[in-house]
Amino acid sequence: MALTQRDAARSRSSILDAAEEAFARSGYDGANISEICEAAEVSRGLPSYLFGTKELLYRAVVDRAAERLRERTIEPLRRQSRLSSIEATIELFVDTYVDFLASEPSIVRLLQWEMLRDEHHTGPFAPTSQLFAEVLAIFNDVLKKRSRATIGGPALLASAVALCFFPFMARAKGFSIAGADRGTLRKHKERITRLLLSGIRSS
Amino acid sequence: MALTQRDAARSRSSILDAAEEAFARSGYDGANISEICEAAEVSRGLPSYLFGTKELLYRAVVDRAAERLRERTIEPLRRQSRLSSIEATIELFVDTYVDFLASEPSIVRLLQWEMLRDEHHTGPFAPTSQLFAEVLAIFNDVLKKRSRATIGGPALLASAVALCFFPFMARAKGFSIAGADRGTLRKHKERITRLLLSGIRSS
DNA sequence: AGTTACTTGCTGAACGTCCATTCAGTATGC
DNA sequence: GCATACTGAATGGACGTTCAGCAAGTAACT
Repeated sequence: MALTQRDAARSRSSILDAAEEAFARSGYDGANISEICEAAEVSRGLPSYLFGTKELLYRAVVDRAAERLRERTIEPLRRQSRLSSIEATIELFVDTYVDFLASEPSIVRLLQWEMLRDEHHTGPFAPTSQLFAEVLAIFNDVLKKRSRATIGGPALLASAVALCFFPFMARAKGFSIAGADRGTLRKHKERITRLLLSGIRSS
Repeated sequence: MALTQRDAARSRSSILDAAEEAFARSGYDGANISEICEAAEVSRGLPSYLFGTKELLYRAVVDRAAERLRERTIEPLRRQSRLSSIEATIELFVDTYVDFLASEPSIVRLLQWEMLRDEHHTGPFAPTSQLFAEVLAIFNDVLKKRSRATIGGPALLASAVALCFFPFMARAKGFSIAGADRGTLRKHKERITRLLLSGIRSS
């Protein structure tokens, strides 16, 4: 056969793709390994062989997703933060974060499931918490330049994340922005940015 | 025995209490009926006897929770909306909604789990979607009184819910407001209200 | 070029555990 | 004595994990 068989790296990523889809759709408990094997077109035993347990497979999925999140939202922010005003920082954050959430619907769901698995957030395994902390540090840094900051870093970040994230998780019709076109996303971003900035200025 | 045995109503609500706690903590798949029986101090077979299946028990829990949500956030709003300005409506909504979320941590989690169970939101069983629609109708109604509304009802409601709800679901330290004291809650409410109102005025 | 030996990738049936559901049977109140 | 409330052991299915075994690649040696 010309088809490459026995390619461990390909098998790994194929399983990770299928597992991410399954965990995003059904959560940790709801997903089962058989359906993952079927979607990944591998045998029933391979995930255990490559990743050990279901829990370890799940962590691999979340880690890979967290890495994408970091690359596409934190890194751009970190590169610009030294020179930017708080206005520009917020604008950049909203822009990259909303684009990211729109392009990665399964990560949106993974993050939601993760928020509900509380053992992780008190325990040592808390990738999302750590990412939040990094963005917070950047926000605090930029806010310090303002002599009269009318809002704290945590409150500002919490509002920003809430306004960006929520429309992607709510599925009630009229609220969900999941699967929206470019124009709708742009208006959404503008609205959020304007609201956050008016919150900084006023008061 | 003086203790009342064989009290179907008491058994029902005792099971509902335990089930709500279990479903809120672990979700539908993660919760198991044995632990619910233990917490409710009833026999292993009683939940099935009274509610039929696990799915029906879950629906009973969600319905009861949705009823509490309606009573404490929609009803107060409905009573005042006819006479109120949009400012007063927002203030009242934020006030009652935040108080409700703070006093009902397990409903916060139930709502989060519910948002992830997508079959329900496209299917006929969607209590939360319907509640959102009711509040939206009220917002639209009040907004109509303004000749020059600078924001749509859906966008306004989405922002309000996002800002109120998110701090209760995020568990990253520095963000979570779950278990906060009265003063912190008051400041939180004031901040949100101010932000939303400045979003209406400016633009 | 062919044979051997060894490593690595992978398979799928078998196993054990967990868990929702069922139901024959018991207790209770009227 | 009859309906209602409740019990808990039995049942069967779903699912994660294990593992003996097979196949594919690689290297060394003839």
